[in-house]
Amino acid sequence: MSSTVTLGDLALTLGVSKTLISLVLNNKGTTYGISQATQKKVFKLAKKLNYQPNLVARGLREGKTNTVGLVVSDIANPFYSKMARHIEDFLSAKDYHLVICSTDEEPEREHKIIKLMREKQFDGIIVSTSQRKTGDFKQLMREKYPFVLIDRKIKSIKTNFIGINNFQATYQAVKYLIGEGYSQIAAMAVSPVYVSSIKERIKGYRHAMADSGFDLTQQRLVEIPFDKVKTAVKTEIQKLIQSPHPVNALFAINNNIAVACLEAFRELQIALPKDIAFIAFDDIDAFRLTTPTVTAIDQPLEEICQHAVDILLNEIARPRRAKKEIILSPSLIIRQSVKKL
Amino acid sequence: MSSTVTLGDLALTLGVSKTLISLVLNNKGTTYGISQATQKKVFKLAKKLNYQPNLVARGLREGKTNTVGLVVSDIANPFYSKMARHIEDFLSAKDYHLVICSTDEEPEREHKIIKLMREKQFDGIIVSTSQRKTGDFKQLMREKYPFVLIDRKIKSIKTNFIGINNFQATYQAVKYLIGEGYSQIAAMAVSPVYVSSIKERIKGYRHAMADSGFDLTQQRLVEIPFDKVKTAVKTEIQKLIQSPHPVNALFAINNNIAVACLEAFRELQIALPKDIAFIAFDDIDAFRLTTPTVTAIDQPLEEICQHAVDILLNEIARPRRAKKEIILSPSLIIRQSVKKL
DNA sequence: AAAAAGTACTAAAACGGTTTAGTTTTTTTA
DNA sequence: TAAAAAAACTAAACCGTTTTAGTACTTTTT
Repeated sequence: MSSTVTLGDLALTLGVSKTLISLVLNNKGTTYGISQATQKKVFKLAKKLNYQPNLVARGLREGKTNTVGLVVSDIANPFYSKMARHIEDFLSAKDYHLVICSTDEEPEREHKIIKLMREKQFDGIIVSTSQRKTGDFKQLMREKYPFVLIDRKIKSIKTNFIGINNFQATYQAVKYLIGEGYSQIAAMAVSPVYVSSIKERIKGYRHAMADSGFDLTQQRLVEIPFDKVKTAVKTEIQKLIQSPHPVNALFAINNNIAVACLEAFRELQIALPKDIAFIAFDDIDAFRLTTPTVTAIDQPLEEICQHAVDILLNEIARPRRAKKEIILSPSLIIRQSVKKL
Repeated sequence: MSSTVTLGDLALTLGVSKTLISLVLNNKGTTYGISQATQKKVFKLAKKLNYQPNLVARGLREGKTNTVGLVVSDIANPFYSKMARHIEDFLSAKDYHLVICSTDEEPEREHKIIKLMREKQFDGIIVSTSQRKTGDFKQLMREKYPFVLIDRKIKSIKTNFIGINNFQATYQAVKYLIGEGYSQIAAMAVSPVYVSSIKERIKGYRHAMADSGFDLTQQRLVEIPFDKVKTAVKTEIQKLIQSPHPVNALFAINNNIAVACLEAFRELQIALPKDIAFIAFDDIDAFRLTTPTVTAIDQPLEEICQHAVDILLNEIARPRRAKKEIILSPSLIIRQSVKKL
């Protein structure tokens, strides 16, 4: 591809061995008894010819790429891009690189990405999985390949996992709505609903409702397909509003749905919190900028990422460690989108 | 690291050569006259042992990694994360991987990242540069290493570049403010102001003002340090409001600044567009959700990315092509944050 | 003066693929 | 029936590093 100078080139022009060059440039010259004079010559030539080591070759030799993969559904989602940024920072402090891939919630795509990362010899991966099948992860465990799940766990196998208590957070949020006097409360979920975080949030909604005496017929759970959030949200909101028992509170199960809801409210001229109370899961910048501001559940992103990176790098350093599961608590940030009835 | 099966292992158990295994698994078996029976055996064993090619080894041999780097100031900024997503999609359609790194606007960090990507033998890189020195790029050109600049160009060397006409877009936006009757118009820039996009936007502001008869003394350009946007924006807005000639219109030079402005407006109880008219450069979701909605300049992100990827992959395929410069036109999306005076 | 120790280096293997240039065996052709 | 062609495969080089196990020479020790 490009005019590249290798160890061999340096060795040749200097009339010494590749070994010597390698030793010197890796600062092992003195320990290996290379004379100062020779070392100087090597450094000088390397600089002059702008020698740049081929890290692919080194990676092959060392069986290490200093690269970690991050698999998420969509890096353009601020929830994930913020995480990515934290992870990148923690990794780069330890001289690791981050590769990010988006799956669009497609299990098959995720499978391919994980395979590719594996084949590219990434030292480990961090995954917010969209798969319900556990095959990939079982395989990785069999191979003792380091990985950490974040945000979404898979029951049935014990893996490293860092996430939050989705059930409790949702339960608390819905209870808050009820406490403020709301009774017609709908939740809007996003497919695939089989991912653990969504499932737990749905469960949190159902239990909070049931515990307050609202049976299944009084619960309204709407499911929005991931690939047509915007249009589906709008029509569903219309339905909820125009139903015989119009909804007066809405819980949005993630930031994606929430943004679509806010847009729909505006288009349909539904005023918050007068016409409808609103709570979102995941806190984003926009929620502090709207009028009214949006009450939301905020995840401790940085902490999640810190743990994920720590555990992953630890496992990379010495495999065969016990799997760790860390469940953190998000906080309900009360703003203005819910008023007392 | 993990239990890995190699070509050699397959060859050994089957009692054939590595060559044969390689040929078969790369679907060149038939062309190279390997019998169907043997091929079947190879595929079967590969599947059984879950053979996964070592892409690092392949990369070394082929001098190709099928990886492209993206260097931006902050992947958590929605402007860049959206771009990243587009680029990822275009690349993955051509079987390329994307590695994203954030520089926090630090030239030294960018320099290191570019060097690392080069050493990791990425096939090419896409950069929104924070550097004012041109050394890195001159070096890359000397090496005929494929790269494309996006968003921010560097004058003084002819490179591939995809971006927008920042001057014209800003000029138009400020003229729009003036046309609506505003005269006390401030612009809020972000450091480092030497990056081309910011510089051009500042120039656009200055020229629009000057062309309408507002001389330098009537122009108000505020510069916010990148690393303390939030606090600085607030104090600067206070100053602008409390000055002897209070500002009645504000132009935010990018989405970062704009979000901080909106937060500050809220905290300071400044009402849009009554107390101040507001326009932002870069359009983000939040601008459609605020009350009033925010008039903003929208860049054709997808198109920029499409061009960038096209040009980069073309150059990777056959180096030594003429450098291309593509300047696209953003559009001013008029919403509610500017009212006619 | 022979053995031991120290100094300054190097040859070659290894990492796991791909590719070039064969080789061997069988079948076809003249 | 010998030469040519086809079929089915392989040895070895190569990519650019790192590392192991040396070598050759000089100096010190006993």
